[in-house]
Amino acid sequence: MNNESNPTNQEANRGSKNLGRLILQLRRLERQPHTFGHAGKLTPSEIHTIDAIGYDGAILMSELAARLGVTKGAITQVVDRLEAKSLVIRSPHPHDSRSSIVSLSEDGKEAYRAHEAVHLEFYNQLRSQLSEQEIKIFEKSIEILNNMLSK
Amino acid sequence: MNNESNPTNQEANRGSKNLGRLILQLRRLERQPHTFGHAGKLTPSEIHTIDAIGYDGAILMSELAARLGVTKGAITQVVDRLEAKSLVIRSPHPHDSRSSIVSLSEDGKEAYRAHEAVHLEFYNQLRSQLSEQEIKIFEKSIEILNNMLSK
DNA sequence: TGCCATTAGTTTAGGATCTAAACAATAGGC
DNA sequence: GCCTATTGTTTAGATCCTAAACTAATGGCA
Repeated sequence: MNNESNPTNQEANRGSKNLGRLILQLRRLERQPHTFGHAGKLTPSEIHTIDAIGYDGAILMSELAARLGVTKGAITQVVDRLEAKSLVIRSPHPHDSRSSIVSLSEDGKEAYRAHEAVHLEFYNQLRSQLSEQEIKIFEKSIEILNNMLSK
Repeated sequence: MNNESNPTNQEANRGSKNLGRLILQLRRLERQPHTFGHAGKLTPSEIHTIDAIGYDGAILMSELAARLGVTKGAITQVVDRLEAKSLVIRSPHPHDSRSSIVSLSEDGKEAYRAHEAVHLEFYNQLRSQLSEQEIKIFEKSIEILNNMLSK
């Protein structure tokens, strides 16, 4: 049986292609540095790390690695860079001298806020083009995708 | 006015966060090589390039660069690698000796098919968890996102 | 108490990916 | 024929990541 002759398969094909195009766009976006606050240009890794630490966060290096899905070595390197830019602070763990706790400096918090604002604005721009009900369905789809990809 | 006290903002915030999580997952996925057909492991760039050439495609290097949103130099490098793996073929342009035309070899076509099948299977898995109508809305959302990002 | 496996984080070498800029060669209008 | 634009390549360097070897501290347990 020819795969393209089935109308349901045709539809799946088109949808799959559109999803592919979206991934390409995100790839392009995720390549270039952007300015957030007056912290200067931040690379994608840097801003993702700031985001993962969180505004009020105090997180271990290893937790950060798990959250971002990279090795501890990768975290050491990006946190080194962020510390050199005075965006994050490494503090000693009170009860375990092997650990260090990472948190945002004031400038880091400003970058966090600015990045969050960009995301929110983007998301609101999407929402403005959908009805109440459509947004709910979109969010449900995103959650399904998240579940599918987390396995 | 506090941004978090508004229920509409709260909802946008949660949705925006979920979208952020999806981007993180895609980032992780887009980092590691995968096997398609018996072409051996292909890096993300390699498979994206094969995808952009297309199954029956004959495309100029510069068109490929435009389609993938990278510089011509980047394309030269990845096509060099794909040619060394015998997955693509460079042919001279009949009327313009500056240009070269890139197309898929038989092994390249096999990798293309295998990759396409993975995408389709993934998309069908998503579709199986949504109603007919929900899929339509999801696809509409993806198209809106594509439009927003292409600017 | 002292041993030792586990855990936290760092270092290093190297691979993948990309860009910017300089470059060579051809094309095509005037 | 000249000159500018275009095609593709080369090269150096930045970013981002991994794997593996390493240091140091923890904590269970004999």
